[in-house]
Amino acid sequence: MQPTNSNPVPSLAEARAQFIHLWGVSGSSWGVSKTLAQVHALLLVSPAALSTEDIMEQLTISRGNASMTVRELLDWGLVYKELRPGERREYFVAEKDMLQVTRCIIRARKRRELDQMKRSLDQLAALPGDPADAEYRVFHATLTEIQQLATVSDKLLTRLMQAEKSWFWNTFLKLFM
Amino acid sequence: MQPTNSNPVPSLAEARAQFIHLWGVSGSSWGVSKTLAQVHALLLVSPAALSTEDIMEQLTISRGNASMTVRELLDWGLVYKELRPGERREYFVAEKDMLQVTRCIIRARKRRELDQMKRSLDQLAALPGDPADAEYRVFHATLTEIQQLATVSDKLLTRLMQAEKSWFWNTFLKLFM
DNA sequence: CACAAGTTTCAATAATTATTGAAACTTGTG
DNA sequence: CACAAGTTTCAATAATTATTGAAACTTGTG
Repeated sequence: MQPTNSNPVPSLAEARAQFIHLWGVSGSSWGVSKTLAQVHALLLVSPAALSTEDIMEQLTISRGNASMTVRELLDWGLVYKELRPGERREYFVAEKDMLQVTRCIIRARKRRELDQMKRSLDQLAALPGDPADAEYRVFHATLTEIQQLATVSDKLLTRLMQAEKSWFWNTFLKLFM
Repeated sequence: MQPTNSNPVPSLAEARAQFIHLWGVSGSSWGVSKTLAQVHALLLVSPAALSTEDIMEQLTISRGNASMTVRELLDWGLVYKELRPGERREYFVAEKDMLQVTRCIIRARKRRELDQMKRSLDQLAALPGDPADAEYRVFHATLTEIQQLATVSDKLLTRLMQAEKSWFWNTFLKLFM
C-alpha cells in the first residue's frame, strides 16, 4: 500500500482500506465495536483465510483484541474456522453470502435488543390497576401498544430470517415495493 | 413512592419506575443514551405535560442534561412542546401513538445508520479493476452484494415508515405472518 | 432598559467501554 | 513429560461518551 500516489483512481489496496474503515464507522453507529466491524470487513474482502497473526498485522491491533474479536465473530456465525492439516495455526474465513450475513446479524440483534425487552414488558403489563385512574390508563395503554409492536417486529424479523434467497429477492421485493 | 412495601403486587409508581428503568436499559442496547430513553419513557407514561424542572426532579438529572435531552427528543419528533398561555415555562408531551413513534425511530436510525453508509458504498463500488485478479473479484462481489442489500433495506424501511395504521395491522400482518 | 424567570451552552469531570500486553493456559509431538 | 507453537484470559490503561453545573444567553414585562 503506497498512499503517496495521489492518482484519482485509487488502488485496490486503498479501496479495501477505505471499505474496512467505512465498515468500522458503520459498526460504531450500530453498537458493535469498531474493531469487530473492521475484522469482519477485512475477512469479507479477503479471498483467502487469514490467521490471527495476519489480522493483528493488517489492522495493527493487539493479539488479545484479535483473539476476542474473532471469537465473537464465530459466535455470531459470521466467520468460520479453517483448519489446515499439519498446521497448528487457525485460519478464519468470512461467510460471504450477504443474505446469510444479514440473517446472522438480525438474529444477534433481535436476541440482544428485542427478546430481552419482551420478557420485561410481559412482567410489567401483567400489573393490575384501577381503570378510573388516569395515570394507570396511560401507563397501561402505552405498555399494551409497545407489546403489540414488539410482537409484530418479532414476527417480521423472524420471517426475514427464514427468508429464502428467491423469496427475498422476488416475492418480497417485487410484491411490496 | 414507598419502596419499603414488599407487597407482591407493585404499586403503579413502582411499575412506572421499572418501566423507565427498562426503557433506559433497552435504549443503551440500541445506541441511544440511557437518559434519552428514560426521559422518553417518563413522558410516555405521564398523562400530563412535564416541564424541564419536573423531568430533572423525577429522574434526578442535571438541568443541562434535561435540556439537551428534551431538545434531542423534539428533534426526533418523539416529543412536542406544549406552551401554556401566560406561562414562561415550557412543557413537554410525548407522542403517544406508538406507530408514529416507530416511524420517528426508523427515520432517525435509517438516516444515521443506513443513508450515510450508502453514500460511501456508492463511491467505493464505482472503482474499476482487473477481473482476472481474485482480490478484485472478491472485493467487487462483496461490495455489490452489500449495495443490493442496502437498497432493499432502504426500500423496506421507507415502506414501513409510510405504512398506514390499517395497512400495518391488517394487510401486512395478516398476509405475511 | 433593568430585572426576573426561564433556557442553552460548553469546559471540566465522571462513567463507561474498548484495548493492550503479559501471564496463564492448551495441545500436539519427540 | 518437556517443549514449542500457538490461543485465551484478564487486570491495568486508554479512549470514548455522557453528565454536571455554572456562566452566558433569551425573552417578556414593568
